[in-house]
Amino acid sequence: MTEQLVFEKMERDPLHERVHRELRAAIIAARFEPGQKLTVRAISSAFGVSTMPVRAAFARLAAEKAVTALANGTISIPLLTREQFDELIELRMLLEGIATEKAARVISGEEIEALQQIAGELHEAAQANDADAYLRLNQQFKFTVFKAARAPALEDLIERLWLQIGPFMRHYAADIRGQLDTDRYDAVIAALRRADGRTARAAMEEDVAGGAAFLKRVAVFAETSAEPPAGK
Amino acid sequence: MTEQLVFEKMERDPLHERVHRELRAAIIAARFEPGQKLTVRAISSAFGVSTMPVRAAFARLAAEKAVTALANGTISIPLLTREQFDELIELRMLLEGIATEKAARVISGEEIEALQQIAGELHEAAQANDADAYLRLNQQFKFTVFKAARAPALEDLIERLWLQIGPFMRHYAADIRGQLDTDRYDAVIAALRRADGRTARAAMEEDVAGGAAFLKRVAVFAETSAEPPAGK
DNA sequence: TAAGCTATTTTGTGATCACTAATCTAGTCA
DNA sequence: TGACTAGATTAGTGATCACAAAATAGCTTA
Repeated sequence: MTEQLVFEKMERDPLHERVHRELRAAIIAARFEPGQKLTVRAISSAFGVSTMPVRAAFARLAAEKAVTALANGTISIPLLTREQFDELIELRMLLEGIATEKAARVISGEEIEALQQIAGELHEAAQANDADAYLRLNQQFKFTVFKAARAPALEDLIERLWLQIGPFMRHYAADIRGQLDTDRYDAVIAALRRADGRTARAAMEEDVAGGAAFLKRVAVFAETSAEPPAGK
Repeated sequence: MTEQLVFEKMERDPLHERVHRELRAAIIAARFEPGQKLTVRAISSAFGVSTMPVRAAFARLAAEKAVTALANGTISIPLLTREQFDELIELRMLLEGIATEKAARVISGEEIEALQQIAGELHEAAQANDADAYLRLNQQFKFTVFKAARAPALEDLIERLWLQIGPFMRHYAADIRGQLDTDRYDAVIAALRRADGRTARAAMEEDVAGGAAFLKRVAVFAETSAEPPAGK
């Protein structure tokens, strides 16, 4: 019998996935102007690839609603109205709250360890006023909790909401000094540790609400949903 | 000044959208075997088009999780485990309930009229034991309610859940005689008419739960999530 | 100067070709 | 007879070409 050779995962990584990942990251990091139009050829030449991977990535991003497909097929960076923003926040509070409550019942010790670790780094980022790191760690913390809920479909819905609201996150970087409150993370961890779902949920909801309130003050919104997206 | 000519909407309908629409309908109607692999070339020759529109449609469907993308990029019809099914149902009850409660506050007279009309046809379909028509009308009824909630992001999440659970709906057709209860629709309409969100929500949740209970008896599930999907 | 028309460019869309890596199929050897 | 292997097939992925419609720029005209 041939010996069992265990290799690292094959790292299959097609171009269209790489393009998708990078575009997605760029959108969340708000490296595009809201309302800006993205053309296949421009992006493909920027990546140094043909149009094919970009077209595939666009199709995926549009289905995820990370970008908006105009009526004529043009892709543009989403622009949110206040109403749309409010609805997304309301849904995030609901679903993230539920996920946190679920997590409290089934989270493992290792996962709580990981949360503790991230919370420590969050504290450092807050003291250093490093908004970028703070946002990244905040996302990491939250999705560690959501993953601990063992509810993949729920996690998927939450991720979808994050994608849609992502472009607005950059407004955090504007002026956030002193706004960074890391106590809530400790509260979440403490509640999760004693399986107190109710309290953990409340803390998580408060975090979403607080962030949203800040964003609503500094973000710029669309007057009205000017050009409705195409297709169904 | 040239006279204002008003034309019907331009009906721009690219091939890849048509393919997407048809494939999506076929999946929901369960015209594919769960687990079945779909190849780009097979589908494209079946539609009589090149591979391009099919590739675009596949990318969209995969992002919508209406199909599963295997690790090597192959597209296959989703197979649900009992746990996955239960989670989707739980989320549907939650979100559809909330949407119904919202609708109760803002639904218009015309929309209630439309619901009444659909409920009438549902009654006929039930008496005729026409499962196909019943399912179609049931979907139409529900999404009329959801649309009335004026919460597009919420409606979008619900639609996503329907897409994932869609392939299982065909098991309804198996043996559903006498199971078709149209009273609930009247109850929903009555509650909506008097803006009684609580009652409307309860009736809608009951409908989801009832349908799910029936499906769990007759549907076939995957033993385990055999091959996990690729990408993120 | 501003509005309207035309020509050019750009863009999305679809088809076709090429390449590599799985996958399946025989065929062979122990 | 069963397992391994080499050849053939089929798969996804990427690039390039072609075309029509939309957007833009530039020119003309009132």
